[in-house]
Amino acid sequence: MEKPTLPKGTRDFGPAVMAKRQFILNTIRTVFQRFGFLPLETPAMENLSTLTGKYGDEGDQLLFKVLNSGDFLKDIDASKLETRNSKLVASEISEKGLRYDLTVPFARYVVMNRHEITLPFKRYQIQPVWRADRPQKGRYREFYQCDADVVGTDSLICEAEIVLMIKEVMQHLSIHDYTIKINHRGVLNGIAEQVNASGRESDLFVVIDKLEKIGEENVRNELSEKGFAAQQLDKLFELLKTAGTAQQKLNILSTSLASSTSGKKGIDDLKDVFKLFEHYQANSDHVEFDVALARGLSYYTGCIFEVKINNVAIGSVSGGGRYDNLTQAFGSKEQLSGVGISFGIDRIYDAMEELNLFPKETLASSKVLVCHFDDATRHYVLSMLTRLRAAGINSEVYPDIAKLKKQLDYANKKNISFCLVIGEEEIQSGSLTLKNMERGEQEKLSIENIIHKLTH
RNA sequence: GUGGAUGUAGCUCAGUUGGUUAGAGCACCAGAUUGUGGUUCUGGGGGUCGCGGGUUCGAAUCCCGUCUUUCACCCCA
Repeated sequence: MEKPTLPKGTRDFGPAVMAKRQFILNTIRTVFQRFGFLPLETPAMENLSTLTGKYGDEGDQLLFKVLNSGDFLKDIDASKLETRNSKLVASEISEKGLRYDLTVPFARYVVMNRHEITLPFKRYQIQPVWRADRPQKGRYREFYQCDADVVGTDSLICEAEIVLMIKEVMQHLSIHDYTIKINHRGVLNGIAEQVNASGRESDLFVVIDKLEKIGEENVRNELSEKGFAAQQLDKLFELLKTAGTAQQKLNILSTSLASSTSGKKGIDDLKDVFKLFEHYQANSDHVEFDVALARGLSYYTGCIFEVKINNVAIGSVSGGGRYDNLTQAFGSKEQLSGVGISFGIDRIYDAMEELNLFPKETLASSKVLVCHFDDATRHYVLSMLTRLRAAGINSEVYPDIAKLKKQLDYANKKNISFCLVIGEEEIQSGSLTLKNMERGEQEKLSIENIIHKLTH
């Protein structure tokens, strides 16, 4: 008999892990709801035509494809099969794929349901996504994203609120040392114009994004290899090295990029976002304007965000941005602008575990275990169990007749706070033994008093 | 997708130049204690040494393949 295993990059989540995951998840959901977002779920599978072409060539390769049902090779051209080139037949034997993120399915939903959606439409979505990536630390093949997006408005209030939501989530999770990086595709395009690299933006941005990680020297080398001239690179780094506070950097760049329409738009948008924080009477702590932030997904057109937890060796825990044309990819004639944020709870979990930030209460299960000694006391105990539950107290009974030691041991392992011990003596007197498992103290009380004590 | 490392009990790991019946700590089960857990003491169960092949009188140990996990690259939550 073979031992069962899990597919590469997937995991089970046992009760102890689930308690912590749900703590994160509930925090994010509560914040999303507080900002007026409504829930949406979409299928795990989408038509491949919905998914392909939205994430760039790299992204397409990472899509999990689902084989057609039935005898899927029956009608395939024999000569194509002869070539042994799976790409040739892929589109004919697979027409569905697992979702790669939540933004594209959301855009598809908006287009399909355009008639019954009131704009601006704010939705949140918490579901797993799948990527056929090679797993490593903080990178899984199945992981959860928690997205909140707004479509149908280009108001920068949405961008500002995204930052406010990130801050609120982080605060509730007790994560204090983190950075929200913000940039704008317009600024990046403006920079590309300034260094005469229009049309080669993606080549440029992918490398720029690695600046912090690999340093100026390596970025220069990679870009020269891609054919950028030393003169262009000098100009590039002059712009990238703009220093100071967010305000100062914005002011400097607004003159450096003044000749670029998209650069100017980017700077103005960012200035407005920072100004909005003031109107919200919020500060811009943790928010950093990073000219080198470039996020890979090709559909972003406006502000882009990324959140990193400091002093943890894990990638970004959240990312997002504005996209103007996503619905047009699904044949929508009107131009709907959208902006969204995505939290990766698997990475937040790993970071919190590493930083020891989980409150210990997340482990708690039932509050009370009712204990008994024999058939008769076990029968009696069931009626007490019903009363506890009716009072809203999470409680359970040890189902087998067992020594008290074993029952207390069970409660101890399950982190149950109280044991209600009921034997002949307690049934006779009506005064039941309530044992506090943490302190080891116990007292005799009526069921009414016990319920009162545990609910107040 | 490319390159490197890894795998021994549920967990963390020992295991000599290839040599008898593969060990420890923690965890688990039972007893010490017939109505009192988390401490202590005593005893116990648990391994196809990732899997498959090869070399050898003999393999956890050496070789090849494969899978898992992991690190770097690519990319990303």
